[in-house]
Amino acid sequence: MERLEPQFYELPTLELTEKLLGKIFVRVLPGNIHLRGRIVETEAYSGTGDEACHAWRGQTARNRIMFQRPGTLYVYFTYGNHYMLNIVSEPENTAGAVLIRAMEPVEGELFMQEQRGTGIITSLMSGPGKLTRALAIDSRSNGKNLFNEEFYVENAPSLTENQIGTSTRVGISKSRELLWRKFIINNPHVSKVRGV
DNA sequence: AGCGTGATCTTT
DNA sequence: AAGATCACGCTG
Repeated sequence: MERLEPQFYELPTLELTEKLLGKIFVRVLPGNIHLRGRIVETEAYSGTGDEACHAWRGQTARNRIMFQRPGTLYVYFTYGNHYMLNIVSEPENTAGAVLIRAMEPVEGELFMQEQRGTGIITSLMSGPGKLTRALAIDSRSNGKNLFNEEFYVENAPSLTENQIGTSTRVGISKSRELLWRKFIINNPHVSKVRGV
């Protein structure tokens, strides 16, 4: 399957959040290790009206990547333990990104199991902190893009509306009302919702 | 239900 | 300089 090209990502964040579902995220590590996962859960973080978005008050040292060209990776560290993987959306100089919250392993499960310290397949990438660990992604990947031989996304058939679920976002305290989380209904790799 | 863990941001 | 917060995962 062909790779998604730069213009695919230059979309309003919420729209990209939905269009990325079902696509195959690929990381190729030295030693020709191919890690592939199907994106099954995403969230939108966008602009100045969304107080949960890192960039809602403007550009800072941490969030500057969110303003860069669409298809750039925004990776940040939180809770003293976890890296979060985002794909930048919107035209350059407009802040927005899609948080990748869960994937279904497609290739490289053995490597992922070693990274995660578990053999339970539905637990390998069923959360945003889990999937960065499974894919060995940390802040060194911040600012890289999806148009090279290390990171890219493969196209896949679009999902139909009745396959996609919508909800509020997980783990935030501001802008709780926005229905900006998208996921594949009945997919066992979608994260368990916290704090219910 | 509680806690570890550290970067970032806000307030003093 | 100090304090609060945090797009989480694990244990119990």
